[in-house]
Amino acid sequence: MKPETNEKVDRRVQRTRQLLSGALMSLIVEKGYDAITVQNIIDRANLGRSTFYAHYQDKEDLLLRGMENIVHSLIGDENVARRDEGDEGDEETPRILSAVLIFQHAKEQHSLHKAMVGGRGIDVIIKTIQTHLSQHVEERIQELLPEGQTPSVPTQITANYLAGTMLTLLTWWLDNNMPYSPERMDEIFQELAMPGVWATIGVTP
Amino acid sequence: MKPETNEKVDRRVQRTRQLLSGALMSLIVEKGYDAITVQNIIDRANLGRSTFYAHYQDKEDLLLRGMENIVHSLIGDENVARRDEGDEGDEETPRILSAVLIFQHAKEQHSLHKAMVGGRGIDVIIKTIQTHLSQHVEERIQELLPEGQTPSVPTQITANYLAGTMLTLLTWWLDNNMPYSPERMDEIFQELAMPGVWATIGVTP
Amino acid sequence: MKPETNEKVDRRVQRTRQLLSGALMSLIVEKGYDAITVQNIIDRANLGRSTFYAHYQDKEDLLLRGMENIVHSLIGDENVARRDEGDEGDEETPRILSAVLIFQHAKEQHSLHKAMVGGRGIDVIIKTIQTHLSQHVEERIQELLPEGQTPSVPTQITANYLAGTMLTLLTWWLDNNMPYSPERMDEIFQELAMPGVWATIGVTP
Amino acid sequence: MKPETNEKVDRRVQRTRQLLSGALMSLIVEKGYDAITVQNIIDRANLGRSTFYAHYQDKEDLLLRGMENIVHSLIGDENVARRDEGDEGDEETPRILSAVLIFQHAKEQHSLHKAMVGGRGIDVIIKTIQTHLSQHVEERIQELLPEGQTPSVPTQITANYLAGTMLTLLTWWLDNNMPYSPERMDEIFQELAMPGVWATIGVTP
DNA sequence: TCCTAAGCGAGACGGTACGTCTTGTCTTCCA
DNA sequence: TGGAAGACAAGACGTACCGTCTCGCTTAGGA
Repeated sequence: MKPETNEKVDRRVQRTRQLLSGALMSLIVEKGYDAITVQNIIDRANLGRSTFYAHYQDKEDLLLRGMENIVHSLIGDENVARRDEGDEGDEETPRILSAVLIFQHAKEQHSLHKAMVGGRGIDVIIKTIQTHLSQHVEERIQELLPEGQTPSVPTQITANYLAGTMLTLLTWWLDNNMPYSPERMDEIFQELAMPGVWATIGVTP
Repeated sequence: MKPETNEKVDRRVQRTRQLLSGALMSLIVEKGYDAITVQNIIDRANLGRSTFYAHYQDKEDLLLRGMENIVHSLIGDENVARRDEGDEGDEETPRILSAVLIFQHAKEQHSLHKAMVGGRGIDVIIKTIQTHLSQHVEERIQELLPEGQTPSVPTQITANYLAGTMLTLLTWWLDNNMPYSPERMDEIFQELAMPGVWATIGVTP
Repeated sequence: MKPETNEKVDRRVQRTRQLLSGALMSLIVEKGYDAITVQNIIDRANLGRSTFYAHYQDKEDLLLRGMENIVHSLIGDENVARRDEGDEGDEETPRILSAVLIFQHAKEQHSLHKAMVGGRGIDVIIKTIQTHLSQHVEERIQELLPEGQTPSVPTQITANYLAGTMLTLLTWWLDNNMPYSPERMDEIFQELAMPGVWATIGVTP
Repeated sequence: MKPETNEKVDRRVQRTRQLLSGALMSLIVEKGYDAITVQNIIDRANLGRSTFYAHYQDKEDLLLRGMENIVHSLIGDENVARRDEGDEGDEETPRILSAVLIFQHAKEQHSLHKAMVGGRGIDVIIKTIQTHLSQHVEERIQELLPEGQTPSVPTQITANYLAGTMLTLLTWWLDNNMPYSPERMDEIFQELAMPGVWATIGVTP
């Protein structure tokens, strides 16, 4: 098979996957993940049953693979925990995890986020985000930790704790129809969750 | 119908429900909630299909109703957030949420707990515990709050945050095969989660 | 137990059976035999489930036992094939089976009859009537048969044929909303069915 | 969808239906229609439950649709009421309904027929045959009826009567283990049932 | 008068079949 | 060859009845 041949094919495959993924997403917003059947998805995508199974193992597979983009765009390095690049010299408040961007993202697509993490959300998604977020946070902590110092609480636990708190607040916020601004939520997050962290890692912000 | 009349019948009904609930619990440990069918349950309980549906709407109904006991025994007033009764006088550290009993309970029945909150646990259960725990914590905070004072973060959020942290730690602990003692976990919980709380409600422990 | 002892009890039993039988009959007219459940019957009769099974084996048992009266009243000797007693001397037309009384009876209680023999009637009932009627007719033929004569068709077949024809006509008549009078139906019956019979038994009416 | 496209598929569907129909027929002979469950049928046919319901509404639907062939082969024009083709010229006995072929057919597959019309047969089947047979007979009578003549008994009744008699005799014959030859049964049928018919339509055979 | 047996209501229970639903596999045809 | 169409096996679902059963209440003689 000539490589050029596969180009077109690949493009077609891409399109099919997009159709399936898009169909799933719109259905999730409409009726919730659990209520969706494979039949629903392929009807919406105008594809055949076998086509679905040619690309994905099952509904969850489609979700997770389609999710990767979103998860990355949500917690990817370019989004989270970035001290504002423009932040000049005296950045008196180092940030381990900046919640504001996450809350903003959630606000923009709140129906999708609500379906996924709010109420009886999709636990696979939550677990995934939790894992990624936790790893990210752990790295950040390691960076901040003064050379040779051992925190009073294992870093892994702290990271888990921060990621968990993040998601707990996000879930509550979406379930209660976003009663505060993303900025305010970030403040709350810093106020509640961080003092304990600074204490355990022996760093004063 | 006079209540005394149904005594024997009630006892029979009780027994049937216990059988069903017990069957479900043992099956959860064995193969996980999702993989269980109603048929599995009634086979294990040695009951008829219609009997199941005479008592419960579906598998989830059975789970939740059977859960109530456990949830209550787990977060009921007699278990949680009780300053040790013997701890008279100098109780210099007021407790909003004592994690130690929860971790102990989890350790005793760790296979059941792991199946329910660890890994890809049963989200309904987690949500339920989260809700109950959160309510409980909110009440405790109200008690501790100095007269006429408004905390810098809404009490509801704080309560939610604490309950969420509790479950995050519990989940991590079970997933990692309980590497620390319940007492140590309680310490960690207090150390990480509480400083932010004391600050926001303006109380120094 | 002395028989007198059970008098009152028997009366109670009688009443119970009447209630059940009556409930069944009214339900048959309303929704047809097949659609009736035991629960329907005992609800209608205001009795308990166990009471039903204390008296009858099942729905069909109740039907058949309750039927005996009706079948007897329908094809019993006092009704069928009786040359009118008042019929004076010159009874030039001997009757093997007079359909008129049957049709009259059916007309009087046509909703019940229709439910039982019309449309998709109750085949048990039809078979029962067929059997009784056939036996009755066979006896009548034997009476009419001249001494020592053998009919060209076995009597049993002829009897069966007449009973079957009777029921065929009755069914058609009820299914078509009784378009002719019972007397006319009797005429038709005699005209269609009897010539063959007279010929085979070698009797001229 | 173009018809040619589905050729192979149609063949598969055909095969499936045949399997189901065959399974039903063999089960009817073995244990009687009423005792058969859908599960029995699909087990016998080695098919899945949903496959059954994809093709037929329920057990009765399968029976009736599978019946159509048999009913047609039984009372179809090529079988019934055909004067023997070789019977040229002096066909002095016109036939409205020739029972001999029906009895022959029944004899060949007597276990199936017995299960279906004998004893407590399948009433749906009997009703169906009765209806088809009756229609067929009515047409034949119309053909034989001299121009402009009105029979003394409505044709519909006569047709019903003949079809009913046919089935009555068939039932009796099967219930009594076919004590006479099909030819003899035909004779009896003609002898008992036809004289009345000739008289009412004013035709002498 | 008390006792005992029976009829009875209530309804839990085990069991079985139903018709529906979804899943994942497979086969066939089309472009 | 990828995709459309859809038949198919498998098996869980929740519902509906069945016939059995256990349990107390009531009632009407006989002790």
